[in-house]
Amino acid sequence: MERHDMGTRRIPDTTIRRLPAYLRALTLAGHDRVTSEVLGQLAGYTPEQVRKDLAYFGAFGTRGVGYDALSLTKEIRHILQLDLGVRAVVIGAGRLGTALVRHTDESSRDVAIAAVVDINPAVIGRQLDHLTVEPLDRLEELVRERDIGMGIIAVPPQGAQAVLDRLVNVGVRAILSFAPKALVVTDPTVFVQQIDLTLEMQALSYFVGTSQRSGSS
Amino acid sequence: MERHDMGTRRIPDTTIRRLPAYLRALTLAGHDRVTSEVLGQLAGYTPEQVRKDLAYFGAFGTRGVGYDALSLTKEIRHILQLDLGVRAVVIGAGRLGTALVRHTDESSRDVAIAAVVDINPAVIGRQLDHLTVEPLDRLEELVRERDIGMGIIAVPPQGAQAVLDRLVNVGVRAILSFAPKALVVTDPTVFVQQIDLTLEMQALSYFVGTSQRSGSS
DNA sequence: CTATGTGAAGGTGTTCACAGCA
DNA sequence: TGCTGTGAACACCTTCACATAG
Repeated sequence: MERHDMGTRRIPDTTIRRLPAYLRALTLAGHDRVTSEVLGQLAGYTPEQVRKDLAYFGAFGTRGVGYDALSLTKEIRHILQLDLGVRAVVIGAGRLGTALVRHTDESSRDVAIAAVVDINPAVIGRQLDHLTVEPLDRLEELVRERDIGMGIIAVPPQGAQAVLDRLVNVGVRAILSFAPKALVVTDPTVFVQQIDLTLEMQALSYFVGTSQRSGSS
Repeated sequence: MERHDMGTRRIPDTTIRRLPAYLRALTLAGHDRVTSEVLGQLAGYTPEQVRKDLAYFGAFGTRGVGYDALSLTKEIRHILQLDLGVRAVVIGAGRLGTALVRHTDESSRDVAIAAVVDINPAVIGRQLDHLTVEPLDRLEELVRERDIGMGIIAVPPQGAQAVLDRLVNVGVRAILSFAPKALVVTDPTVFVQQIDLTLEMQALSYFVGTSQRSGSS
């Protein structure tokens, strides 16, 4: 019996990362009943994988029938804490940061961007949709005031580690970084997901000639 | 030079994905000699991991000493085919596509954006740095004319699969997709890397409360 | 008779520990 | 001596196969 909710085995990260895909698949299915086969098809995984992933959290399906789309959606949203309305702060209102704010605003109402900050006086005060770019100095203040639980780092490499440290210090436990730099986290209660576009494209270059199978984020 | 002929061990994707990080670490190190320890430190991996990854491609180091930064850089660049000057096309000149073009232009001269296309007449003809947004119709033409080996998909979900198929048909083997949709590839010689920001953030939401360790892309 | 839930088997990548060489 | 290169042990996921329940 491991730590985590009572009775649960340790959940693989890989499982967590697939849950949002199932969530999307459920909306695509449309039907009120879905099998692991259909769900897998739509999400891009095998039926066995779907069943095993879901089974980590409970027996949500009905044998011989499948899953109820509505209640399964609720379950997954609950597991991912999406039903709590997560709020995020974007640090860095440059090209990428701006695109992220607008992108997120349009496509994902599950994770709301609740604040945008930047260090550059020239962009502070600028309006991004419904948000005003705030000074980086106010980061901690904003996190507390607006009950922010997620940080999205979109600053140049030299400032990234400092921003990460500040986020961790003020209690943010889920961080997504687009900074082109390897960030270090010591605190084991903090989860940092790094997406490095430069690295990603350089790796892709390997497959330009003769190549192999496909992968996902 | 070592060639991976018949007896070729298969190279793990995970190894390929770490090579660009080593490349960056080498530039950060500055010294002409680097140990796997330093390299690992800078790239965010263990020394053993570094050595094992590099050993897949040959014995680049000197026992008791370490690696020569310059020649190791050359080797890795060669493995990733970065020394061939990869050219990419960006499909979709919306917020994300635009940000990608400019971002890449600034930070990674190893993979050059050689064309940008869009389906929307309102943005076709617009200038993005040194590139003009071309009509989507010209995709195949452009890929051939400009010897493009990589595709970057930044279009809405409904158009993504069609774009992918067209890229594959015209011979592009390395594809990066930001479309919020699971894409299907049958051709085993094609490598598709999918980065889905919505999914990424929803997964991150799981870690907002009490959490675990850190991960990378 | 169907589709889930799950122990067992299999595969893949990482860590360990040390042999090998400068 | 010091650090690389690597088989072997290990941990982690995925796939398989089937018992299980509606």
